[in-house]
Amino acid sequence: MSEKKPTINDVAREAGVSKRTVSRVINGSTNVGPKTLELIQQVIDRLDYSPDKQARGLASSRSYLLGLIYDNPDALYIDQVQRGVLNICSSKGYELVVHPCKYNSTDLVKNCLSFIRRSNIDGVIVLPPVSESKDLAAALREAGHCYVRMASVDLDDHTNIVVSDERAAMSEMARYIVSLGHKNIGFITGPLNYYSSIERLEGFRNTLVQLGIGLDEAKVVEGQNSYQSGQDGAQQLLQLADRPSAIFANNDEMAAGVLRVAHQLGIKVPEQLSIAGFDDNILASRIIPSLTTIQRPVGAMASLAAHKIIQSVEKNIVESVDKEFLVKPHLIIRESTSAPTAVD
Amino acid sequence: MSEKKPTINDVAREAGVSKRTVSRVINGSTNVGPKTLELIQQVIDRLDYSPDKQARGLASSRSYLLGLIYDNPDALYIDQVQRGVLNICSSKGYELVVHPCKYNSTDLVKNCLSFIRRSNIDGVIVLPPVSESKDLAAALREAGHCYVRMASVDLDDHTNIVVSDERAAMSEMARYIVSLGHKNIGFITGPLNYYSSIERLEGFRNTLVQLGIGLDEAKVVEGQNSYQSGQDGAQQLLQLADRPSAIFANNDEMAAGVLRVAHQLGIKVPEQLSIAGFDDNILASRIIPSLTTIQRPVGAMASLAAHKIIQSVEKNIVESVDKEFLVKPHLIIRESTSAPTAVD
DNA sequence: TTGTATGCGTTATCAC
DNA sequence: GTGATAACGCATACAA
Repeated sequence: MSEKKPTINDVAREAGVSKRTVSRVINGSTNVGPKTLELIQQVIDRLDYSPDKQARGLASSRSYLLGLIYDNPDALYIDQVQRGVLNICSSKGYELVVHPCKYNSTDLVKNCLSFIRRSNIDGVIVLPPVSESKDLAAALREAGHCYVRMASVDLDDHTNIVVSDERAAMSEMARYIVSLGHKNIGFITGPLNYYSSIERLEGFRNTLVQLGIGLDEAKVVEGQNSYQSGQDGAQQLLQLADRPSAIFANNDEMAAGVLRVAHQLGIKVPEQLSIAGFDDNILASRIIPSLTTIQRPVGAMASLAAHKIIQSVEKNIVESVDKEFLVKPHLIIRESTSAPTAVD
Repeated sequence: MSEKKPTINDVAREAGVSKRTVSRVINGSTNVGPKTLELIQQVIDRLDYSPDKQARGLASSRSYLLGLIYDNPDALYIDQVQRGVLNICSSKGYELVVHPCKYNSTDLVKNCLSFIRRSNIDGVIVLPPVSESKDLAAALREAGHCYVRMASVDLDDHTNIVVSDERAAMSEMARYIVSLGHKNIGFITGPLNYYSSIERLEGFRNTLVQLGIGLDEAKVVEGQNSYQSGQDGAQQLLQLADRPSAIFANNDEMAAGVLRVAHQLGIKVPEQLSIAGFDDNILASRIIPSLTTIQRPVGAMASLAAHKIIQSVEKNIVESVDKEFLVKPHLIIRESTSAPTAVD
């Protein structure tokens, strides 16, 4: 049968002290006599006592619950984030409560606020693209809630954000593609109301310009980060009279769409067309040819976010962590890119 | 500034009743006068009041927290489950706390029990392969915790389990492959200490036997559900003198590995080799050729599990839900399978 | 139908 | 250093 778990009162009684004193040792107060401390510690161990989070929360208005807010179709990304966060927070006594939501919903803010309030969530980590919402961030701040955003642009106090430098990564991508010899390049963007889409496009375009090549605006088409829209974009680009010899797609999902269309059109990849994506999704290494892409250190970013949110909740800022906020994704070269074949 | 949120006392005062009465309407008691009910309901709406879960839990020894326990590499599966569960549980006032763990760890049971106790989790949903652990299930039962297992075998009281009939699904797969004309078939299993692996193999083999074809044991190799082991299995099978004209792999990840090897060996798929997988992973529809596979109604299973766990927690069994426990996956035919080409 | 009183397991405010 | 005792917000015997 399930023994009912010991309470602070049990510990106090066994140790022959008041529960206030037990509370002190639990919370690491210094004002406890050394022998009292040891005695109580022993009893705690013997009884396998651990404080009840709910009662604790009721009294201190904390829940030891962290929330994860997102609306992201990429399951792999979510999973990596969850594990990265848990790596840190579970060892600090926090649990992770997940909260998928609809970024484009009109009651996004209300929905998230309600989520936090209902369960007294101590702090939330917000993932892109939800993290790009000014409204949500403002509401969170306004309501006095702790939060950390994961994003691709530096749009908040560094205490509250972890950003991946996707602009720099895309610059690297541009250099790489140019180094292969490509001059005629197509680009399928993400939704242009996402900062991340803009960042990636800008990083790529600016570098192309610097390299004296430039990006033909007729070969920039807007996608929706979906497989289908990747195919649509590819259809457009590959029907062009002077079709590109390389296409970058804003994520791997769309890049897979491009690959599919190339295959349908009998265009060989990478011989006749180089393709690159972004995310290093599970797809990237599995499809044939495997996909050149950009990998973000998602787990590390998530862990950093967890550190920050816990600091924020506990108002115990460690400068080194507080200052750190930028991580750099890197290029992964696989089979889908190569030098263009000379045509006529 | 953050208004402090209204309590039951605020509502009671505003409505001019005792908090006991407010409590009644919150909990849907019938013993409340109609006008009192409406009045209180109005005040609740006006104040945007919602009961504090922690306090509520402290008083009723419930947390309104559901746990999700798993150790599954398939992020897509996890994501689908999470959304399926949340679909149900969030509308019933529960939140979902995630708990990835190590199935093969020696302290799996202790770890999970500790997780539940720490946060007073009301009930847990356990995913395969962790759900196959007899020890964990026993410990959960022993400790008096509510749980629901998602599995591929009917190994618990129907109140506590949702099973996908993978045996039947694999029978369907076998019929399909045979209907294409294949007689020489290879099979890469999952880890054979998993029930699910056994079920799939048995379902397939039994049907082949029924159809008078049988499965050559020399062409059954054990994989680990990983991409690499799929490649290893394919290497073995495809080097055989009479190499199979069709290979089934226990999951899509391994099937992708098979496809990769076939590609390396210059074996055309599906012309010279048919390949099928299991899961309908995101991979399945993206790779070229797209993969014939089995799709489990994961979201529906998860929702059912959520219903069951909530019933279990609230001790409010609805017969129709209690009896329902079996769901049937179905075959999805794509490009990777076809009739074998006649050889010499 | 409605209200009173008590307890849930902590933390925190005081005194001693 | 230590200990009564009052919150915290709600549920629930028990009355009325």
